[in-house]
Amino acid sequence: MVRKTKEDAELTRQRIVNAARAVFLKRGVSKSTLEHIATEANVTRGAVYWHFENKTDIFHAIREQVFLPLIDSIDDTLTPVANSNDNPLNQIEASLCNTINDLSSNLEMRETYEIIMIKCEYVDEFASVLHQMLHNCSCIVEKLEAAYERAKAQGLLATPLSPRALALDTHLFFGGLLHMWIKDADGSRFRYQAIDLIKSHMNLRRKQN
Amino acid sequence: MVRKTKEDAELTRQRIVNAARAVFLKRGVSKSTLEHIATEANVTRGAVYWHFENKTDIFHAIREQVFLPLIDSIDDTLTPVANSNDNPLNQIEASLCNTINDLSSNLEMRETYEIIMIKCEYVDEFASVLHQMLHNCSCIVEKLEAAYERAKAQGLLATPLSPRALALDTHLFFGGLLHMWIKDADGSRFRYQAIDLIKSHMNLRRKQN
DNA sequence: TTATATACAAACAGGAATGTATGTAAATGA
DNA sequence: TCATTTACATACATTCCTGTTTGTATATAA
Repeated sequence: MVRKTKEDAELTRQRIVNAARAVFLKRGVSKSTLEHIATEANVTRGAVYWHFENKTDIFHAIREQVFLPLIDSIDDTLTPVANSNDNPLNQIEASLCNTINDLSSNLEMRETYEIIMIKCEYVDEFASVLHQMLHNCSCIVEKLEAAYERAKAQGLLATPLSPRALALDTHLFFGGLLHMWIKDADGSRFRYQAIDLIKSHMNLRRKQN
Repeated sequence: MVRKTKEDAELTRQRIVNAARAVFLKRGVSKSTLEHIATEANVTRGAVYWHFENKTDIFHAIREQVFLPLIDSIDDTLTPVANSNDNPLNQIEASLCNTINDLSSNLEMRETYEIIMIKCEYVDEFASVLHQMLHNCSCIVEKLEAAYERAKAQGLLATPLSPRALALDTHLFFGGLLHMWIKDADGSRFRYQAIDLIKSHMNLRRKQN
């Protein structure tokens, strides 16, 4: 059983990606070998080299499978709806909570995050990934700033701080939360209260009426 | 020139540690070889194996050299001074700013942080490091909570949020800031405004008088 | 002064991982 | 139907890293 149909081939490719995610998670990216991945996927290294150039290539495939949809999702929840009079602070809160809920319910996403955050060394070819992540951060901060700007215009803010400062504070808070959420694998420290932490964070800047 | 005096030996040991830091930073921990480290330190692998068991052992040496003093420093600035009537919110702010200033001025510390955050994969023997870091986090959160408790007692807080919630929010904010500070190697995005971000964060919870 | 332990250097042995080259049966297109 | 890709499996060559062992000149202690 050698030559497969196109659909079969695409299926093996996906099997390799899934196998790689499991192997990366277990052994870290650097110590993962193409042999490990091939074995986990029930193929030989030949198949892996057919579908991918090398390990880095597989890493990018894993990453894109999770991050491209994620960025879209964040964009969606934060983009102002033209004819909506919904509270922008609620939008921010919902966006953050959505991401946490996605992480909770989506194993693939959770594992990918874990690999990217604590199972990968950002050197050489991987350094570019860091730059991409920083760029994405800038975009998110801008969305947050715009939302806080709208909140300010609507008189919803309890603080004289600039929308920019609020956006950065929220972004850093959420970055820290994501890291802790991932590192707190047994869930005893941060995972269980993540949503509450987000709500507290947002309440801190809501004007009480 | 073989057998050295005890002082000479200690000096080579330190040279190896410094060399390892440089090599880890450049190539990531996993891809760093004892040969790389030995060459950088102008010794042979024989010397490295004499002073350390293996690569992990060197990693721990690097880590302890920076983290043990750091934890002490944080403890110092956050611990309540008995006869002091200093504003606890100022104490928190000073503690966070101190850490950032240390990072700015201390190359060794900065490089070590970078290695720990983005040049190391937390698998196998390194997984325990994560647990230690989580434990340290808990301790810091407790110190923060106590400080916010004092601030509340003194009526300094602008929010009805619990000291615990404030402590966690600050901790996550600062964790995120540290990550961004390190990743933002060229300093264009976060480094230059880190102190301002801390001040904004703290102002958000200061009662205006 | 001499025996011993120290602080390494140098040599050795072994496994492992990577990339490539080659083989091959079956799907696909003309 | 037949030539050509395709989708892999297998085999090969090479490089690299690790841990250990052995050798040795010299501090150091007795």
